Amino acid sequence: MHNELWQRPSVYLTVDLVILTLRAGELRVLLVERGTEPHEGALALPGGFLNHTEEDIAMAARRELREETNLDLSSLYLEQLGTYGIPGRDPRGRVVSVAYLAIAPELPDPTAGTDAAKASWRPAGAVLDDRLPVAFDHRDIIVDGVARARSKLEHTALATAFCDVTFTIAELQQVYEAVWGVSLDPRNFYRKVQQVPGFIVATGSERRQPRGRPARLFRAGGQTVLSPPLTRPDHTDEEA
Amino acid sequence: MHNELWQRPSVYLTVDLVILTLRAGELRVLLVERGTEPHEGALALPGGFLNHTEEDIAMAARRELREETNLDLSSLYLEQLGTYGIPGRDPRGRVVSVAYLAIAPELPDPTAGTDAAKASWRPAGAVLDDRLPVAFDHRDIIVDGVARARSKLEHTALATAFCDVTFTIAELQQVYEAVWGVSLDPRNFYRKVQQVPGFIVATGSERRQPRGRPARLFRAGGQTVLSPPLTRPDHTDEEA
DNA sequence: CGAATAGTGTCTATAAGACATTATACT
DNA sequence: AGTATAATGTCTTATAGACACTATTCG
Repeated sequence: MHNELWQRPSVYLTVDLVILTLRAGELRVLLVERGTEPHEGALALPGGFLNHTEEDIAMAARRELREETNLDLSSLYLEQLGTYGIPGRDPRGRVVSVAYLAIAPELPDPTAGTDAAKASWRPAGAVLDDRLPVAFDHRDIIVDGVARARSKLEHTALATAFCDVTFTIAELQQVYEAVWGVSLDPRNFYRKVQQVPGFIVATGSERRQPRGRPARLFRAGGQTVLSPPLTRPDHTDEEA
Repeated sequence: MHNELWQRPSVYLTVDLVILTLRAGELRVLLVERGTEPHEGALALPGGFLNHTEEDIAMAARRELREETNLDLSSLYLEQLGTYGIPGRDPRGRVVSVAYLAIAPELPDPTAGTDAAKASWRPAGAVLDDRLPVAFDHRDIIVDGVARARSKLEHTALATAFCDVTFTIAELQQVYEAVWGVSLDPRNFYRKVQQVPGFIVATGSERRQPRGRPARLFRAGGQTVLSPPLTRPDHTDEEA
């Protein structure tokens, strides 16, 4: 099989996951406390090496998602984010990591007493601000992941991936506000998201709140690209 | 160095380049005729293996760009596109390829008699339509590259990377028309691009054409993200 | 002058943003 | 009734798209 490749350089391949969710109205990222060197005890993205040479990369990402977290995979959004391979990023050798971005609805804390016991949801803002240090080049990866999510919120239906199967428009608005870090007018938001064809569809049922008028429930409309897009209030920052 | 990695699976890493340009008002991609097996004689993206285990991936992309083509690297746009690693994509073994997207202004044909003699600019549309077959999974990569370029034209200044240092607004419009595959109103386009702050700036000089009024020359304004974006006429197709 | 291309002006339909108002629940 | 939240309506201003017109070159 490897007949003609005998003198080519090879690298070790890992998969890292940037799993974003909303908790307490705040954007959070799943981090695990490392149990082995290097960076033992430090926080890092969940991930790991390919299981064997023939394992597919996307499959490995789904496997890690299952192993390192107790999340329900079925309805989880997953896309490739980028590949990080600067020499020296891992002291053990030439390790190249393919990062994936996953979006999860609000879920219970990772169950204690399992493989995922050392996993916890940390504020993404703290990592971006460098108040919460993370191992390897994982801050770079998280920066890219959050930027990707912010951008995709504008012209795709990614926001629905942060929500449960059914959700209210107010909940959807919280997603936009938390990820973009802005506050939006509820009336204009309500009108806007409804007039984007295929973005969300009403289920017909309602959700009763502790107080106030019950809210109509919606679910994702199946359309992935939004036109017109939801424009984000001026952002004199970051890339595309 | 590799002390703890001895039993991890490793993969061979290559870099592939999707180099796009405009020729004869048409979007084209640089393809090379393969000189060795597998797929000898077939068309494929320029690219190749890492030189040595410690070579940086982005550096390898630039090196391949230099080696396989005679392009002037200085003013060339380059970004990572994605990583393609499905087992079986390369019959020689587990080869994972990191694809890069490059955008070049209109240039002379790759010089005959050099390393790049077997390289030629092929219509991207023919590859997308499957009229022009390419080796490996390179069609998938080209599809993703063109989609990325189409999308980035909307909200970044990527279009200027298709142009020379100075260009006319009509030339810039040709970029949008060729990449998007639409035709645009010159008057509205002219007004629109000029009112996006930092997109293009007038140089003060003009270019005399064979006939007609001389056109003002512009250069890229340094702004990478466009707000407001240039909206593409309805596209009931592809992803984001 | 006429042809060709560049650049400007104007009008209209539509969308965005600010904000008032009505509706429906709970205590 | 009073309060809290959801949903709808209205107004103003900005933008998008269609298209008429003026400007500058060449032959």
